[in-house]
This record gives sequence, structure tokens and C-alpha cells, in this order.
Amino acid sequence: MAREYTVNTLPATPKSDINYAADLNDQQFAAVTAPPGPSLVIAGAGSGKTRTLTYRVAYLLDNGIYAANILLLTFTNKASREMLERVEQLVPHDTQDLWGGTFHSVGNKILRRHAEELGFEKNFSIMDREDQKELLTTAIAESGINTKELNFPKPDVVADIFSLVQNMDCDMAELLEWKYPYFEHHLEPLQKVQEKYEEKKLATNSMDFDDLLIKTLQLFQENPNICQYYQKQFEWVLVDEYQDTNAVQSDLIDMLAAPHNNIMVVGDDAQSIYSWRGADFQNILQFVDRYEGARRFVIETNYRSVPEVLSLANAAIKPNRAQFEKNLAPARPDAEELPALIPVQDVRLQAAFVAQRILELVDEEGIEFSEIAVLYRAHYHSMEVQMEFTNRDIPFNITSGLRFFEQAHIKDVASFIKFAANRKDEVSFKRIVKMLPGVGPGTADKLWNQWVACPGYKDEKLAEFSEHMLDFKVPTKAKEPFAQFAYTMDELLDGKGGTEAPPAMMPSIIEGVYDDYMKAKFPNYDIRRQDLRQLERYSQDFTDVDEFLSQLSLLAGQDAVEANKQKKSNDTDVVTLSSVHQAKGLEYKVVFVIWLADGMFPSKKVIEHDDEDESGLEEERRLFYVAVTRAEDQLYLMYPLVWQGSYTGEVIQRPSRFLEDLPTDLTEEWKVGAASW
DNA sequence: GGGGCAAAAGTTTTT
DNA sequence: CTTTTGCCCC
Repeated sequence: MAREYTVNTLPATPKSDINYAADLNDQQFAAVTAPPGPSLVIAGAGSGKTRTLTYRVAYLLDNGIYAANILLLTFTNKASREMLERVEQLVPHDTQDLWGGTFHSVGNKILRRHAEELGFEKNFSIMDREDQKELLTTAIAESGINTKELNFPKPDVVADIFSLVQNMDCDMAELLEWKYPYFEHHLEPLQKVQEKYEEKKLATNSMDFDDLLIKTLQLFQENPNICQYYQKQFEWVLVDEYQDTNAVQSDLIDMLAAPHNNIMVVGDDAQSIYSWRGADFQNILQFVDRYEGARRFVIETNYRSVPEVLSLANAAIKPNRAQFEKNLAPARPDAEELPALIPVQDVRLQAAFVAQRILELVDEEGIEFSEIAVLYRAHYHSMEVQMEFTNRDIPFNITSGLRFFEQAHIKDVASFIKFAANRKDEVSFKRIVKMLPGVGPGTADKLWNQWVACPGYKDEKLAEFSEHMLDFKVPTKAKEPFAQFAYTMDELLDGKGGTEAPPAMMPSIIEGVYDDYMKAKFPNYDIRRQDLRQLERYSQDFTDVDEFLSQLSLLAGQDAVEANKQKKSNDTDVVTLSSVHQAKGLEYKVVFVIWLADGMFPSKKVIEHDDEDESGLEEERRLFYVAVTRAEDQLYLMYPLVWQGSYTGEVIQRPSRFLEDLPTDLTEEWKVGAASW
């Protein structure tokens, strides 16, 4: 008798109508159409890296490769979304699934499928920095270390140390010697805490951001069959911003690409700005040595900036010694206007100038707000500009340090959902009960212990929280609110051991308990209530709780807000205020770089603590280079002459050493006076 | 667990 | 000079 066997075939991709030869220059064409095997694309700023990468995807699809076999790795959600959108525009492939995204989101997806192999459950919680700090605090306490006695590092610093150890794949002893010599005598207690922390993560079924990468790598190393599955699945691996990969990311890439070596990495060593997070641009410098037979493509034409801006950029990066020699050539005609160098009396005037100049550009040159960006080294540098913009009604969008999800009220509401989905989530549980009157860290701990000890904790078919929790010993003041909390939690369950869908959970939480709490707790109740409505709308897109929570944790604030905005309206004509780090990969017609004073940019810390090869200073210089190369047409470099520090009094500022390095004929100095103040 | 007071920081950059 | 943290006491 014949055996029946079905092969699942994917529908063929419709061909795009791209004429690669006409759309690309020679170097790009060569890279896009490169045969299988490893290739390294070194490309300067504004050279069309993204374009090259997306065309590469389109080219592969056009040549019969299934989208599901291509893995496109990027660093930010924005970059990932934009790239996928471009691909979908170029090649319609709605029948197939292009599996790409950020390193963290890909790691998250893979880990959810194989969590059991690592001792986790697939509904594990993702901890952000704040959650991580909470868990570390308990880990430190449970390790029995007397933190006061020996000036033990704060949980924040401990988190930094652990993160670097993992991302740089190095010994804790080495790291302490190199970066934290004043903590070297704490090596043993630190290792003890680390062990405890790992235990706690397992016990609470939670992972931090670093785990999403490290545990994926570990999964592959310990399970060759799983590793082979993904190697086969992702037959073509493409990586953007390769210069910013750290040891773990580079290992992960190497591992996935190992058998077929159909890997293309794209990057610019001059734009490596994440070494403080463990990024090592040796990865890109040594790529050709690591991958036998690697082809190297250098794209040196710059399409973005006018020659005047480009000359300045080239001069800015020149003093750096650790770099590939590149000679960026402009593709655009002269602008007949030099970048402006603008010393101003003080910060107030700096903000006033930026605002006034922007209004002129919009009124007289027909430039839109959205084509203008104000960039700075650190978020607090933007304070005065924000105030000035508000006063003058200039619409702006700020990529602030705070993510949407990191705001207290958003996290509060999410912690209900997190605990309903993952009943081992100690951090979320404690966060919720600490909102109840009369419950602080101590009582929260006692309540948690009662939960762990009760049968509900282990009940996979748990239908009600209240049936267990109403028996808990609770302080009198919190008795009734605690019962209310338990009943609210009941509503989040589907009665069959799982949870309701995210859109159904939101009203239960908000109307059940949180709205009243929020009114009492926050002075700006209205604004926060609106945020929660936004979160409610956002939740409508999800049926799966884990997916909803993952998105919340992994999406940066701007992404979440923008994802919503697009649906509502397109009133996005706003000026961008951004740190240089967050502006990576973006471009604007007009760019203002503010606070270019020595000690601010480059930052004081780097100047004071740099080692003899000036690697810290060189990174700051690359950062300056990134800032400058965001500009297409006009560039304004500014610094205040005095700074009214809040506690230091008036401090005379020197211009940034990066400005002093520039030949004077590359900029035009503007003298700004105040009319009347 | 929270109020009250005194001492000590405080100014990177992020998935 | 402010804001946050640390400690004591009720």
C-alpha cells in the first residue's frame, strides 16, 4: 500500500519590476547581486546602506528565494519597520512571511518556542531596567550582603556590570579590573549576587533584555538540532549596522550563518557609537578574516549631503586613528552656503536662535517642520529648546529617554496583565500590591510568600485568584482593597487556566481598581488617563497576551506612539528633537547641533577618564560625525559661551575640541546678538 | 510603613 | 542650589 505524503509548498513570490542596473550605482549593484557566500559592505554615511540592503532582499526574492528563508537583523524597531515596509513596496509578497526585525525581537520569538529547553516557560516575562533593578535588589538582600558596610554598588551599577560581562563575553574579574577598579574587592559578593539573580530569574520565569540574546545563543549551543533547524530556516542572513554588534550578537550571527555562509553585513566603522554597551567594531574590521572568501564592497558615494556638509564631516572624523580609510565623494551639486558656526551668549539665546531660525526657514524657504532636527549629546541639553518651542508654538516631537512603556501608569496597568499571564512574576505581583494602602516592601514580601505557598501558585488550570487570596493574612487597612484586587485579577482569567485577550483585560483593570488609584495618586490624572486610552486602543490589535506584552517591552516609546498616530491622523509635521544616538540612520534637510561646548560634547566624563589610546574620545568624535552627517542641506553648529549652572554659578564654556579641529574655511561664523530681552 | 530631618548626589548615550 | 537617598522614630 502506498504511503501518503504531503509536501507543503509556499506560493511563488511575484516578481518585482525593479531594474537593478538602472536604479543602483556600480558598487551598490555589485553588492546587491553578489553571489551566495559571505559579503561585507562598508558604506559611508548617506551612501544608501538601507537601499542596498532592501534591494538585496528584493533581488533574492526575485531570484526565487522564499521570504521565510531570509533573516534581516536590525538594531532598532524603527529601522526594522522602515526596511520591511520598503521591501513590501518593492516586492509584493503578502502570501509569505519575511521573518526579520531587531536582534531582541527575533531572540524573543525563538525563545518563546523553546523556553522549556532552558528551564523557562513560554509565557516568561520580559523585565525592563526598572524591573531588573527590583529583582536585583531582592537578589542582593537574599545573598545576605551587608551593602552599607562595604560601600557595595547600587543595583543600577550592578545591573550595568552584569550586562557588560554578558555582552562582552568576558570574565567579571577582567571587567572590574578594566572598568570598575574601585569595586575589585567586591568580586566574590558580586558573583554570589549574579548566581542568586540567575536563580531568581528562573524562579520568577522572567528574562531581562540581555537574556533575549544570551539565552538564544545558549539555546543554540546546547541543542545542535534546534540550531540546525534555524540555520536551515534562515538560509540568507542580512545584518544592518554591523559596526554596532557586540560579542553576543556577533556570535549569534556567526552561528546562524555557519553552514551556508550566505551572509551579508552592512556597516560603517566611522559610525560605531555603542561601545559603552559592549559593541566592538573589531567585528567589522575582522569580518574578512573570520569568513573565508568574503567579498568586500566599499560604497563611497554620498547621496545625502551637499558637498559643504560633506567636507566638514570628512574633516570632523579625520583625527581618528582607528578607522578604515574612506573617501566620501559627493553626488550632489554645491549649495553655495557653508555650514554655520554659531557661538551664542547663553543657553537661553541658543534656544531663541534655534526657534527663530526655524520659523524663518519655514516661512521664507518653504521648509517643513518635519524636515528639521535639533540634535544634542544628552537629553537634558534639550530643556531650554523645549521651553522656547512651547512658547513660540513650534510643534515638536521629542525622542525622550522615557519609553512609553516605562511610564509609571503604563507599567502599573501592564503589571496586572503580566501577573495574570505569568503567575511566577514576583516583580509584577509586588508592584501591584504595593499600590494598596498600607502595603510597602515588607508586606509585599509577606503577601508574595503566601502566594508561593498556596496551591493556586502551582495550579495550571487556575480559574480564580480570589479563592486562594481571600484567605491571606493582610493588614487591616489593606483588607478590602486586597480583596478588590483579587476579584479584579479573576476577571483577567478565562476560567480554563489561561487569560482573557488583552483588549478585554484593559477595562477590568482600569475600571476595576486602577482609575481610582490614579485619581488619588497623580496630579496630572487627565494626561495619564489619555495614555491609558491609547494603550487600550493599542491592545485591540492583539489576541495573544504574550505577544502584546512582548511588544510593549520591546517597542521604544516613539514607536508605540507613532504606531498609534499613523492610524489616527497624519499630523506629523513636527520638528524632531533627539539625542544623537537616537538619530542614527535618519536624515533631515536642516540640522541644528546644540551644546557643542567642551565637557558637554565631548562629555566631561570621557575627557577625564579616557585611556591612553583615546578610544573614548574617538567614539565621541564618531558621535559628532554621526550628528553632522544627518544633514542634507543646512547645518548649524552651536555652543553657548556661558552656562548658568544650577549650583555652580556662571561657568565660561570653551567651544568643543571637535569644532577647534575643523579648518576655519569650512564654516561661516555667525554673530548673534540679542535685540532686547 | 510613613513622616521628618540630614546628608549626599547631581550631567551621558539604549535594546 | 535642588532633588533624591538614608536614617531614625513613631
